[in-house]
Amino acid sequence: MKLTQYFFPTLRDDPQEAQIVSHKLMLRGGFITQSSSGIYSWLPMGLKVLNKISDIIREEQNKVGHIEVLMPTIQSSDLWRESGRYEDYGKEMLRFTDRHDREMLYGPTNEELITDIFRTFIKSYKHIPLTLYQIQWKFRDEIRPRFGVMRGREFLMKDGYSFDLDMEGAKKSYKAHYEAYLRTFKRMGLTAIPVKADSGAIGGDMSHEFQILAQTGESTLYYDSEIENLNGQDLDIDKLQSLYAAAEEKHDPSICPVPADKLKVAKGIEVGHIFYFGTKYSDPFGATVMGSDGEPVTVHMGSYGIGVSRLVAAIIEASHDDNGIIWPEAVAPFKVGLVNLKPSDETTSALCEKFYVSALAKGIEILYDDRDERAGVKFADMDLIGLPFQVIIGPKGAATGRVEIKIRKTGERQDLSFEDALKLF
RNA sequence: CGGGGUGUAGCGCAGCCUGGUAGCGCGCCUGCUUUGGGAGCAGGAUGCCGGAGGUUCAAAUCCUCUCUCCCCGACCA
Repeated sequence: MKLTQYFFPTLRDDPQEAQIVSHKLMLRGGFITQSSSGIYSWLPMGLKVLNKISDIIREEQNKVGHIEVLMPTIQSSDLWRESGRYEDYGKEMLRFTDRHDREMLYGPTNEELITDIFRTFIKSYKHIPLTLYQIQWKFRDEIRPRFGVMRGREFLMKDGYSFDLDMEGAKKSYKAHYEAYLRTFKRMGLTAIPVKADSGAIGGDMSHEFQILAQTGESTLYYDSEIENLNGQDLDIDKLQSLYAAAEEKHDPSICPVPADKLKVAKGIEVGHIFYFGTKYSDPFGATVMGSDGEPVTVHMGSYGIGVSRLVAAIIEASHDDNGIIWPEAVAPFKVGLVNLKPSDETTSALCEKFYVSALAKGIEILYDDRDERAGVKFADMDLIGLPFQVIIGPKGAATGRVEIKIRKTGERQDLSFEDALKLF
């Protein structure tokens, strides 16, 4: 993509409404723009990141056999009355009526709908276990939206729902999600800490939140400092699972097995939440399947969420410096940013064009800054939007066919021949 | 929902107290000079001063109502 032909509305100043770094950088980098409180438009670069995150989630879900569906955002109140949540869910649920005065709502979650689909079509134990998931916009009318897409009212969420014959099966589904989630976050360059969480009415150990450590996080975590040593290495799920980690509401100092000097307290951003809730919905909905003995069995369910749009902000919180965002390669809107330091210089522009075309031919996602701007502007914008690699070509290098590579994360620079530079990607 | 703030050009802000018909920086447009870390000079465009009502000869400015957005507390991916 050439910048002169792209939609790239960066800002030099921090908009005053932004408080935390991810929000500031997302606005300044032209990733999002606010439409109303807690509701955002995703601009081209932001959308690219959002889609990359969605794709990773999708791949990891599909890999473990979960099936994607897409349910409506607008739901009728009927099913919610059936589960009793129409009354229980407070003002967070956006309700309205259609032209026939029927009560409708914009879904904050989809347990009712998915259970309804399940009971309609699945009648035999032979067709489960089954996990259906979707990546879909949700709306929760938060009392106080804040921090940009971190706590928006409209947000993109991956929500999955498992159906099993019994609790043992449900535990397996739960474990599959637990592991898939860890792999998913790891692929995004994040170290997610699974912490025991409040599972609501059901209780037990079957609820975990996945937290990203960040000073601006809204959750407080207590965990064994040993967990920090697991960073970066190959995922050792058994080890991770054996270590203590709990959300504030589940942490009881009197029974905590971790000695005080090894116990860490930190802030985290909740990017995922999984829980098992048994027959909470299948019971009132009559979601049963015929067992092998010919007796109907009420299915055991779990639900599993990932905050997709929140992840965009969470990744930035976890990966940035004073100059801007540092995208992990897997979610970067482009892999390479090509900076033409002097578009008016023919040799320079010719070399840039050649690099651009060669990169495209290799299937490299490249953003070419061909604007007639000063070098400083381009460097600043490139650092701001945080592409992993910068290829810088100016008149001096171009004269001898040399290009400069800058690694955004480390700031490290290398002077390379055109061919060697291209080979890097 | 309670408490506090805010709204003036695309962004950041001044002007409001003490009414006289809107300004600064950045950005944007034109030209020239510049050109390896957010350029210089010269010219130019852009505003229902959040909205409605009122006071007044005259309102961005004073009064009333209303809306928006942000911050501090209880819910959540």
